[in-house]
Amino acid sequence: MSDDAAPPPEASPDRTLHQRILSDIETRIVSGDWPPGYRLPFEVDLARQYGCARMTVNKVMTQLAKAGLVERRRKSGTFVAQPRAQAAILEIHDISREVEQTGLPYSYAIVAHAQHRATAAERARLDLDGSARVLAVTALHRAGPAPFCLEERLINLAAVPEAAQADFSTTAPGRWLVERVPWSAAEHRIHAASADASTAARLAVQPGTACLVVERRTWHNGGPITHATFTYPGERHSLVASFTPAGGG
Amino acid sequence: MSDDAAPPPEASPDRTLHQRILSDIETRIVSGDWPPGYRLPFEVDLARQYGCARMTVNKVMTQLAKAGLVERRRKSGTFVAQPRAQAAILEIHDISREVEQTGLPYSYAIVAHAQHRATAAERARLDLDGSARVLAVTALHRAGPAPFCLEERLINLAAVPEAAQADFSTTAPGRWLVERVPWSAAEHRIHAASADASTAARLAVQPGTACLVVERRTWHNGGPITHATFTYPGERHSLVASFTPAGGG
DNA sequence: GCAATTATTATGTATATACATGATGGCAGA
DNA sequence: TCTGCCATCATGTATATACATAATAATTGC
Repeated sequence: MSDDAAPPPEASPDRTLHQRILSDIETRIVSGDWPPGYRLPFEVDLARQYGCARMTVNKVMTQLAKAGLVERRRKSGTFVAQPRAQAAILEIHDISREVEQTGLPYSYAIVAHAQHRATAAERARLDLDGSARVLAVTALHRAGPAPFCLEERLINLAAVPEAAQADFSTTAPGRWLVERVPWSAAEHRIHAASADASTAARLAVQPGTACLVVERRTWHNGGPITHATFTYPGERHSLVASFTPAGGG
Repeated sequence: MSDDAAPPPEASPDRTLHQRILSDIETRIVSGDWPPGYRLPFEVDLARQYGCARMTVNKVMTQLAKAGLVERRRKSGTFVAQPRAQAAILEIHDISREVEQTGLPYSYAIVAHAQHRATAAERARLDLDGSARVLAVTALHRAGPAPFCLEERLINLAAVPEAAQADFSTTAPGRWLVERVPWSAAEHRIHAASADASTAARLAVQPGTACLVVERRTWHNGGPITHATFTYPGERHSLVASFTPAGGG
């Protein structure tokens, strides 16, 4: 544990001072050089060591604290935080982009398209009460000739009335919505499920095949916008969530 | 679209100016009031409108840009970003905590525990080359009497030699590692799989049952530390990833 | 009329300064 | 000895200022 951390001998190549200090401290923490609970040097001391103003160090500390790497207490100082829940970042892409990354051509087709008053099950999925009208769209996304993903989407027509007139034969409902409707919060729920008969038929797999299911719910100012269920057949598909301490800075 | 955004009439209750400006702008963006591509007022103008220094506005913009809500171009100004990949945050907790949230008592048992030279498959899982020694541990986590999750873990003994002597009968290997070994990067891979005969037997489900599988790989300074496969039986389990624009600031 | 140069502009980084805030510790008084 | 007040210290927020940088606009030179 190098207590009196001197600024690295090498001159910085092209990074800003902020970045250099950030990655320095981050390195010392993730390397275990500064273990959880360790009190790091005071801001003024770090500033002197780096030959910079306290403000510069302060901004770095603010960022590290927001990333959860350190904990700050007034008068006491700044401490390396105890490792808690790992907050991994899960990048959720457009399906067409997902498909194109496999190298195969992307296509999709509408399987079903109807609007009606929401059933009890649909109200539960959309987090709605009362009797609102919804638009239900089922679409099959393909990678080359093979089914890639089945999308079952529910759109709250009270929140997005113009969806009733939308033409989803050329633009997928997901893309149509993201380009048009603002949203302020989203939640994704990921689980495994066995394909039932109709899902299996549409995805061209044996009934009972294990599928990865991603449910996405989107809100805007408290009101529900849409709920989509994406069913990926088989064991090929995987989501990737990665993690790096303070975001690279 | 309110072009000349005046500062809200109400006096701020208890929030800092930084927070107020941040949430103001965030609200205007997620509400669609300022649509993608819209150029927001210059920093100096916003500063005048809020009656503060440019630095204050600048810091807010830096944060919004890092969150991906705006895009900044020198000389041109700051623009509302096109919505791209949604980076949802997936909180990965300790399994004992996951179980305790269900209200059932947590317990676990070691099913297998062996150390040997890594096989080709194990080298692939751990991202190792050459012939390194590994520790293979299989543990069953239970919620009440029922199996909750099967953990199949591989530890790189070159990176963590003290794991060879560790007693995993009282502390689960995941907890043991997190308390002892620093790591600087992690990757999670999530997919669905049908339970094979031995997995099904251990999890007390029918063979072929759809399971959610989370693979976690951890590195430290470029070297692999551990690889763990968590198999959750059936359709009950789900991971939740949530998203809010700029983290509330 | 077109390319090269220069000026302007808005963001980007860093500084020095000021005062607020909230623990902590010590000191005084009963 | 215990309580309450106050000085101190380290972080927290904000300011005014300065100069760097990059992209656009204007102007010059040929």
